[in-house]
Order: sequence, then structure tokens, then C-alpha cells
Amino acid sequence: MKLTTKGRYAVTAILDVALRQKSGPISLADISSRQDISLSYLEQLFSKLKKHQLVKSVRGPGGGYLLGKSPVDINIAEIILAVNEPLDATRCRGKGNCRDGETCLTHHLWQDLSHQIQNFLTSITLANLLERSETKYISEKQDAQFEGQHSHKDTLILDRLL
Amino acid sequence: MKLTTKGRYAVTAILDVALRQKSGPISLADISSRQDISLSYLEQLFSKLKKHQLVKSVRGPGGGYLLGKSPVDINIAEIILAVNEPLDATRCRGKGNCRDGETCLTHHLWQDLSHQIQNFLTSITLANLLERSETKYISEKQDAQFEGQHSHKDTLILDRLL
DNA sequence: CCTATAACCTACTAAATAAGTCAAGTATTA
DNA sequence: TAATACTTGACTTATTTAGTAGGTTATAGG
Repeated sequence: MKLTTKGRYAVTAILDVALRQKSGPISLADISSRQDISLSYLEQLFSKLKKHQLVKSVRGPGGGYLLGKSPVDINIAEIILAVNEPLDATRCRGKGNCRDGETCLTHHLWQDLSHQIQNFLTSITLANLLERSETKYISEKQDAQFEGQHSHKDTLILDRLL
Repeated sequence: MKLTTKGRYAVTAILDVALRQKSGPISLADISSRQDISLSYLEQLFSKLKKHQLVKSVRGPGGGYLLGKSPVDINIAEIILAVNEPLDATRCRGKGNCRDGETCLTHHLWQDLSHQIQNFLTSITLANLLERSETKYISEKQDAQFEGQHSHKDTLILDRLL
């Protein structure tokens, strides 16, 4: 699970579609100018997103992209995984230095941690983000789901954004 | 918050120290051979880790690195942030296309999401990982803390690693 | 039918970052 | 005082990200 600007672009772009698709397909050119991401880069990203059925396309004038399924059924993890390559293999695969299991320990702990992050991102859907964008203050339900045991002092107030 | 192999190297390496420091300082050469990370790259990483007081060094023969504080007081987020540069600025800063607040929407949602991930990683300490490495099966307490509402079918059984 | 629009596709390139190398130090202590 | 191990900085290389250029196909609307 990699978290880079690439995944962020993908999430941003698909959220842009989600927010506006009521009025029909959204063209990449529109997303490009709104989100300030180059058109060609968006083409690369949406090609992958489409391959994973996260979006569907409408060709021709007035065409563009629509969500491939309901926002409830699209989670953040799958968006990020869709645009990142097959998630490169474990470091030790094939190498001799993991034969006794001992040296694999931290390696697998990291993998485990990575799974936790992925689970976490899987638990957040596009619908959740849409909700947040329509909610002036974060609801308690969301809050609990997102934050676990931590202090809420840095919780984002979406008010100023809308 | 970026999640790349760089941060993974850092977590892996510092965990290696945590697991073995009972027998004294751990040299980078040892970590290098055990974890298969180049010595010089480790030097770069540990230089930053030390700057953030996550580790402390012991010079001279038999020297190496020790944790800078208790495993309970070191969380995963600070390890990753320590080796990644000051967390690059927001895309729209200074640019004209965010003036009306509208275009910033998804941008801030992403930032918010990033905060959630950071909160999550902040909630996991080195001590948690150490515990896990000593526990054959994941305890319920850990499980609840880590996973939220999700299915546990892909939960890692550490048994096979130890 | 024609034309503009927009998806789709391929190949390439520039920039940034990650990862690793090299070399010449300095401090510590057995 | 020699061995060990950290420190520092300048380099190189590889990979990934981001952007360009140049097309083709599909289709809505005049």
C-alpha cells in the first residue's frame, strides 16, 4: 500500500466526478482545469480506474466519465490500489536471507501494518467523503469511525470549505 | 503523509533495534545484513531518526544505536515523518485556482483523510509492534484497536513467523 | 454527411524522488 | 593506538511521477 500524490490525484479526481455527475458525464478537461491536474495524466489515471470498473466512460460530445458504481460501493483503498501498480513484491522473496524465518520478522510486521492501513482505507467509502462534503461539521458517527482513540483537536471543520 | 518504502525501511530498521537492544547497541552493519538495506542508506535514515530523538547512538567499538525513548513513546507516524521531508505544501498554495474555495473542496477532503491516516499511525506504537511480535495470535484488544469495523479474515497470524 | 467534442491510445521526455555509492573524515574505547 | 563505528557531504543511478505530442475512434448535433 503506497500513499503518494498519485493516489491523491486519483481520489481527488474521482471525488470531483462524484460531486458533479448528477448533471451528466464529467469530462477530463473540466477536471483538469478545476483540480489543476494535467489532462494527459488524468487520462492515464482514468484508464486504470476504468479497468477496475471504478468509473465508466461516455464518448463523444458531452461525454466524459461517470462513477462505475454507487459511491457506497467505492472505497478509498481500491481507488489508490487501482492507480498504483500491482503492489511490488516483498523484499525477501527469493533472496536467501530470509530462510530461517528470523529475518522475516520485522518484514512481516510491516506487511501486517500495511494491511491495517489498507483495512482502514477500505472502511472509508466515497459516500463517506461525499457526506462529509455536505456536512458542515463532522458527525459523531463519522468521527468515531475515523479516529479511534485519538484527540479531536485537529479535526477538520469543513464549514470554511463550502 | 507519504507512505513509501523509505518509511517502511525506517520502521523496519528501528523495529530491528527495538527487538535486539537488550544485548546492547545495535550497529548499522548488523541491521544492514539482517534487513538487507544498504549501509549508507541506513546512515541517512538514522541521521534523521537521531535528529528527532527516536534513536540515540553509542560510538566506538561495540557501539551502535539504541532507542531514544521507550517503545511506548515511539509511534509509527513519527518514524515515517522523521525520514520524509517536511511534508510538501498543499497544491493550491499561492495558485490562483483556489480563490473561491470551491476548487479546494476535494483538496481539503484529501488533507482531512491524510490526517486520519496520520492519527491512525500515531495510535500504533513500537511497543504495540513488539507485543505483536511476541504474541502468537493477535489479542482481541489489539485487534479492536487496529481494525475498526472490518472483517478479520485477512488478519495476520504471527505464529508462522516466530 | 460533416464537424466539433471527448474518450482512447502510444510513445516519448522532463522532473522529482528514492535508493545506493564513495570517500574522507571524527569520536570512542578496548 | 588501532579498531570500530558514527558523521558528513558530494555523487550516481534507478524508479516513479508528471507532462507532451501526436494520433485514432466514437458520437451528438447541426
